[in-house]
Amino acid sequence: MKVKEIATAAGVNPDTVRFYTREGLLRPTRNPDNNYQQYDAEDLRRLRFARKARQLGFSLPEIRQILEQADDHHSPCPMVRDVFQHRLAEVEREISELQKLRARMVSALSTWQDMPDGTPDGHTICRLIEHWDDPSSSSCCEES
Amino acid sequence: MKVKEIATAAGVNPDTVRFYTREGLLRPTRNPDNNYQQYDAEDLRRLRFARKARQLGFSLPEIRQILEQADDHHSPCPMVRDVFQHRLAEVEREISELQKLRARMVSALSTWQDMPDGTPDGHTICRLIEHWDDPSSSSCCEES
DNA sequence: TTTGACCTGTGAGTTGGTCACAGGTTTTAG
DNA sequence: CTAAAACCTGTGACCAACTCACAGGTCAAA
Repeated sequence: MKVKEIATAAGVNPDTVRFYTREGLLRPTRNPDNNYQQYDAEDLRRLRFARKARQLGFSLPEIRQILEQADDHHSPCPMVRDVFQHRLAEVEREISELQKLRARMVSALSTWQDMPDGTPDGHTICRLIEHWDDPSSSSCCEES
Repeated sequence: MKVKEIATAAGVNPDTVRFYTREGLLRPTRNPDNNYQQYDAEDLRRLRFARKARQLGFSLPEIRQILEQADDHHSPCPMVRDVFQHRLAEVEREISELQKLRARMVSALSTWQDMPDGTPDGHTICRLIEHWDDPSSSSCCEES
């Protein structure tokens, strides 16, 4: 298979195939006649695997690690389960952060309905945002 | 105020101040003696405003636009409300996507409890991910 | 044979910063 | 007074995960 063929088969951009190849996730051989990349069924499996893993939130280094473990005939599944658990926790954290943000936005919008627009006068830029009450600046830890 | 002073006052990295200055969000004057940037109270307001707006999900170009409108003595608030509404819808979309993902992850984890790990055999890399059922590849629209 | 579709590698752009570096200035301590 | 520490300057690289552009080579069909 050439680049566009494997890309079409996996439903991705050919540039993504080239990128994954540069990153070492795919290992095509070379056609000595024209120097073209030659992908096989195994590469297609790896590519499909990589895309599914990406949708699950695995990073490219994680995916490469999994593939390398598989190459060495070590089962990557326990590692996958481990990373997966972490990813699930992260997703749940993201959800809760976004829900908090949403709640603040909804309440801000209802507050703003009663506020005048107000042309900037040199002391204020937009009351809507300046009067936004920011919970993260009061309660959260600072970085070093 | 010098860079580090305004950065400390706003609780941001000095490099962020320099970056925002390069991006045109802050307009310090120059001290002709030593060529240092000089920020005033207005810059601090702008910086704090920008940070709050960033937390609300406004992009830097959007923030610059708001600040420019304020500079021209046009009230940016209606525009802010508009972008804000869009941002709220986006946040809600993100939440719903993440909740769908979470549901799939939870169900996958329970399925995986009954699956053997399986060492890769040349046909499979990790059943855990390869048997992941991907809803987005069947139902969703393709990009051009 | 020429056009068009594909291939190659390299490098830049995306977002919002952060960090590194080399050299100049100012402040502080001894 | 001087030396070191802390600050300033601009420029450019780096992060993730691609995507796109470009210049030049290859190959298939009309």
